[in-house]
This record gives sequence, C-alpha cells and structure tokens, in this order.
Amino acid sequence: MTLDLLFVNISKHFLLTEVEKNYFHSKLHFRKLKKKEIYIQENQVCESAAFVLSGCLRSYTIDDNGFEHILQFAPPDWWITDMFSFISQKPGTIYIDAIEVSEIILLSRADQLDIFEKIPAFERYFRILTENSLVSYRKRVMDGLSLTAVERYHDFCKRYPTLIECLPQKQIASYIGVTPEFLSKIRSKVKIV
Amino acid sequence: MTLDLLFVNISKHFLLTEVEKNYFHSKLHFRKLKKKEIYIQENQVCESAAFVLSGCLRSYTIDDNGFEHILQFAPPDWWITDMFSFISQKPGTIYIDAIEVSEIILLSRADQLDIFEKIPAFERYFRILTENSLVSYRKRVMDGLSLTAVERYHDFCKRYPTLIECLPQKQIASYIGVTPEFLSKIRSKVKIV
DNA sequence: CGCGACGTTGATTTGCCTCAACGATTGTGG
DNA sequence: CCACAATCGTTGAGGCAAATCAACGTCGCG
Repeated sequence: MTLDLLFVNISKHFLLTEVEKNYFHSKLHFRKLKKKEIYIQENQVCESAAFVLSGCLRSYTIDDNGFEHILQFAPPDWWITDMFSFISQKPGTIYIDAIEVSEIILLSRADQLDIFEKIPAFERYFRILTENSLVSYRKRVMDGLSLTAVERYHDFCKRYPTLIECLPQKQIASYIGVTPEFLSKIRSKVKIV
Repeated sequence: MTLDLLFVNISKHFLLTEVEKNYFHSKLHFRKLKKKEIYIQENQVCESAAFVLSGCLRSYTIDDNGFEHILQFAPPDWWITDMFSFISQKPGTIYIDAIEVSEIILLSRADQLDIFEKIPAFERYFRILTENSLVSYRKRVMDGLSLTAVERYHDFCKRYPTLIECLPQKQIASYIGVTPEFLSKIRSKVKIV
C-alpha cells in the first residue's frame, strides 16, 4: 500500500516540495477492489478520478442490447475516470470495474480543483495527461474509421503487449469492436500463416 | 478582422486584465485561408493551434487507399489543431484545410507555453477546452462501437444542425464513417417515412 | 459551353455478425 | 477435494449491413 508509484509518476513532470507533497497526500483516498468489483456505474456521478497502484481496471458502456463496449484498460501507473461525469459532476454513462484484485488512489474533483488553486503545477500535470489522453482517443477514432478488424487487432497487440497476456479474449474483442467469435477466427487465421 | 470572438470565448472562463489581454494579443497571428487551402499537411510539424473567426475548417487523414477520414469540423468559435503534433512538435499525420473562405487566429505551441507561465489562468482555459474535447472524442469512440450507420447519421444531424446545411454530403459520410453512396441510401429511406 | 465534382440508384460482393453446438477451463458450493 | 455450473474459446452455417463497382443526371464553375 505504497503511494510511491503515483509520486514517481508526478515527478516525471515536476518536482513537489515536501509541503506540497503532504498537502496533496492529505487529499488522497486509498481503496482496494476485488475482482469484478464495480467502482463506478451508469447514472451515477463520478466523484473521483482513480490512479491504479496494482491490478487492472477497465471502463465500458452497456448498450441497449446489453453488450459491453470497452473504452479503456488501466494497468498500474494509469489514471482512469468517467471524464464526462468527473468534469461536469453530472450522472455519467459508463461503468468502471476491476479486472483483477486492484489497489487504487482516489482524488475527488473538488479536491483536484482545490489543488489546482494551491499548487498550479498540478494543473499543468493534469493538463498534460489530458492532452495525451485526447491524442490516444483521437487515434482510436481514426483507427475505427480507416482500419479493418484484423489491423485493429494487430495494432492492439503492438501497443499493449503486456495486456494481451492477461486479458480474456472477449475483452480485447470488445475493445477493438468485434464479436468474440470473430476475433477467434482472426487469431486462428494468423497462426496458420 | 476582429478578434472579439476569441476574447468573448475566453471571457466565458475567466476575466483578463488589460495588460494580460495585450500580452496575449501580441502572441497571436492572423491568417486568411481560401476555399480548399491547406493549412497543415501530413508529415509536417503543426506549430500552431488555430481559432476560427469565420468560415469553417476540417481536419482529416488520408489512408493507404487514398480515402479521406474526417476527424473534426471547426466552425467559428472553435479551436482546431493536430493535437499530437502540436504537443509533441513532431511531424503529424493529419491534414487541416478550409472548407470555405476562412479567417483564423494562430497561437504557436511555444507562445502558448510561454503564456501558461505568465498567465496561469490560460493554462486553466486550455485545460478545460482539452477536457471537453476529450469527452467528445470519447463519445465518438463509443458511437463507433455501439451505433449503426443510421444512428450515427441521426446523431450527427442532432449535434451539428448548422453544419448539415452547408457541408457537402460526402464529408458528412466521411465523418460518420460510411461511403457517400451508402449515406445517400440512408437519406432516401428516411425521406419516404 | 464543357468539364469535373457531386448525388443517386442498382447489382454484386464482402466483412463481420448471429445463432448454435461443442470441448476446455475456471470457479464454487457442498 | 470433488462435482457441477458457469464462463470462455472454437468452429461452422447462414444472414445482414455496408462496401464496391458502374452507370447516369445534375449542378457549379472556369
């Protein structure tokens, strides 16, 4: 239950004084999640963003037909939240749960905004994270428009080699936007070649 | 050639002193674009973000088969840039051009970062814009995963009623991710009902 | 006027989905 | 610790949404 991972992450962007570090620390909350435990649900206000210390989380929606569509995986050292609900503090549309036993650190939106006032470097830190996240969503949109399912699968394997190992295949299928059956067929064809 | 639109936009988020306003103003560059004039090209570093005063811009990629895929339309009062290239100052993958005669204001990344230092409220302004933009890209990813072409078209009509009027149909098709032929068929079916 | 971009429509093809059946693996309660 | 259920991945047959290809009328523009 060490917060080091978070502070190392932050220190890649700027250096905290001891006082700032303590202040920031005082705003954080720690939480453990069991496997499959739900952290955020649809129609619920997402009060906090979560930083993953261990384990792995995912965010997803459930459509009218009951199918899940995965938006993001969050292994250790990643932030995850329902950005829409987090910034607006209105009920959201996504679910976040734990793929495996996980430890996370929570920062509420109110505390985040408070910290932005007190320690402007934090506003920079989160601005940069948001910019990077925007770029990766943009890439995802482009991939959806211009790549075939096979190409999206290969791209996923290249980008997230460590996730490939530990994720059930149906969740990868849900992320790249195909049915589990079809992903299975993609994989069997690749092997033969 | 008035910058008012930009300053009104900013004033929705925070108030500028006269000094700050002048400083910010001194960093801006004005540019006119002819219809179809290209502002940013693939493999080029995107030095500046653009704020649209009049007209309309679009960003898009061209895939291996020569097809365009539109990422964003930018009518007046919107910012547009190749975020990947803008933040990394590395060669990008997207094109930005003018759909019609347009007037834009340019802010270079270097100047933006400089302004963040001098006037922290600007860092907040752009953080908020980036957060909102991230949310809309996220929605676009979800729509691509869970909606049919017909549903994406109706959603587009609802969200961008003013754009529907002035855009050639093939560009709407490119944005929602279908061929122009198929969008034509979608529209003809809707009319009959 | 004539060319090129655009929208339309129809015939055909294809990428991916649906549904169903089957082993293999995981997990769980007795 | 085993037995059984539940979940997962695989495979095949058939179906559908959307792409492709081609032909044609219209319009804006040099």
